[in-house]
Amino acid sequence: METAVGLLRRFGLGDLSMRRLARELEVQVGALYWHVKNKQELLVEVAAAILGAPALAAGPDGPERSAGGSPSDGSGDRLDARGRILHLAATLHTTLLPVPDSPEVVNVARVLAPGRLEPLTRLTELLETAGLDRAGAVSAQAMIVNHVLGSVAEAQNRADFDVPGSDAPDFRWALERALDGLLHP
Amino acid sequence: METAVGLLRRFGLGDLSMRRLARELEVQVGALYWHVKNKQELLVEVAAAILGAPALAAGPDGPERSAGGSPSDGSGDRLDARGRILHLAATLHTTLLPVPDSPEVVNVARVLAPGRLEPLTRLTELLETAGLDRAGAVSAQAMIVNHVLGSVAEAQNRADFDVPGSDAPDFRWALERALDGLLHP
DNA sequence: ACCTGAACACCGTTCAAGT
DNA sequence: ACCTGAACACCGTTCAAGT
Repeated sequence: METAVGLLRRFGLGDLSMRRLARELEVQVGALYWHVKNKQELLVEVAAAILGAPALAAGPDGPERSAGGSPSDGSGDRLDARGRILHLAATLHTTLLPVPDSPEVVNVARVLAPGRLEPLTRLTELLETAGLDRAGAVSAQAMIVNHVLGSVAEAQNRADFDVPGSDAPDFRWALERALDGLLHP
Repeated sequence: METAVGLLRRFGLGDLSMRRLARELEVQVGALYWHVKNKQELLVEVAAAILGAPALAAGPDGPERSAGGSPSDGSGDRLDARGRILHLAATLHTTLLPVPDSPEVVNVARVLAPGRLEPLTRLTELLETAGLDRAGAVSAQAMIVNHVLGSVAEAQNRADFDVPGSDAPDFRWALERALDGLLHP
């Protein structure tokens, strides 16, 4: 896993092949298939490892109580949840940004093993504590995660060969505006 | 292009290889590289073809005037634009849904040749006529397109091997709520 | 202008056989 | 329990050479 994650971090998904990984480990390709059913399973593990970053660890148990002076409008409970949602989404963004092709990898894991990605399930829970019912939370979570992954992919591709022009979408602005609508009062 | 699109439609991206395409055309692989610089360029063309579907064609020139009885709130201008945005996003969704792996293909094109995907640039324009400034429209467009592509990918994967359970995200609900926030009054 | 033949450097997966 | 060797069936891309 260390070697696999390192390969992804340094060279991207194109160089995270079973054969390359085996070479790096000084082992025959076939050996990998004793530890892992197939490549997809490896990628699920890699995604879980990336989303296991300390910055994404769950906070202290129970609903966190912040004492900062928060802006106006709405109940304190609501705003608190909104702030934590915003923070989680932003942390996801900055965690994935430096890992090439991380959106593809996370997407594989999201499909094959949702539930293995704790921060994403936590996001759904936060949306529920913000007042959404189960169905709403699931729908909003999907939209937010799509936004995070899509924005990271866009930024990474832009860095590869696009104009570094200033007409890049504003991740945070769109996220905040969408949250306004999703957490309707 | 017909053969390539057909291959994608019938078997998905895994079977849309240069070699498979050449075999289907009863031609040597190398021949393809006279018509196309590389596979990515082929995929851009394929994406443009898919988004060229009649259902996604631009309406009659100039801002369309519908006479239907629209709900309350806001100015008529605003609501009209919102309706057209909603309709375009929904049409994108239903157009891509039956084409396996279309989100991946469109994403490649979105990165390598934005502007070749007319319906997506039109979406940005609609967001501007809905009252957003250029930067806001670009950011909102990215979020909406991410939502459409992500939702289609999710639905396609779900169909492949997931529980057909009812806990699927609600594409339309999330889109409408996010639009509420994005087109803030 | 358009295509063939053939090569180069890769893939993921399987599986008998070894230790 | 864990790995090797070797095979199978694929990839994308390039390029001299043909017509």
